[in-house]
Amino acid sequence: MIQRARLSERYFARHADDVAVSLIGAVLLVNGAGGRIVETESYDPEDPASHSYLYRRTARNAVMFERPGLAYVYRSYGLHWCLNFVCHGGSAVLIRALEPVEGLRAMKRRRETRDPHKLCAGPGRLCQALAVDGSLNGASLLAKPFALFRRPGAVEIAAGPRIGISKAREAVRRFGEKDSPFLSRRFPPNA
DNA sequence: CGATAGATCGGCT
DNA sequence: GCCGATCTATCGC
Repeated sequence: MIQRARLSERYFARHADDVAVSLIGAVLLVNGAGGRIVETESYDPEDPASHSYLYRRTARNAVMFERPGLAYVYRSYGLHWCLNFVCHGGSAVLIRALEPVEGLRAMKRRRETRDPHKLCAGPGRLCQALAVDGSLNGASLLAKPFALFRRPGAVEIAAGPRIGISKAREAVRRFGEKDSPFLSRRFPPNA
């Protein structure tokens, strides 16, 4: 890794849309395995698709209301894990895909895949590759086992509707590195 | 290719 | 009970 500027709590204490955009190209490692974030989605309490909709607190989403810079990890469809970065006031950014850079061997072993394009392309796959599970829910992103580094230079950002949701489908809150082969899905041409 | 079923947990109508 | 911020295998064209 060339750029080693760590992210701070203040980095996360912004509007989730801004955090989601600036995270594209940032480096995420968990116990030394990970790579460049290439796809994110933002959620907040005004958003019908969000677990924090209308500031409704439950045992599952409690971490979203604690403080910026925490990991919110939840179980999806009963079997996958999904990793979010908690932002300001009940908002969060879902980490959907990354470009594998470090710890390839460990990630391939955990995913039982050799294709680097399928290692971390999707929130569930990403968590499996990085060994993220419920035990990391509420953990600080600024300390071990996490390591987060600011994106070194400019990246070309694409935006579009989020994936796999039934509410607020129109909202443009999915962001990614345009044309990256490591996305979970390509962005629709157009906008 | 695209469509679909199934796995399986927590939160809510 | 039912549905979801998912993924994989397995159909059918």
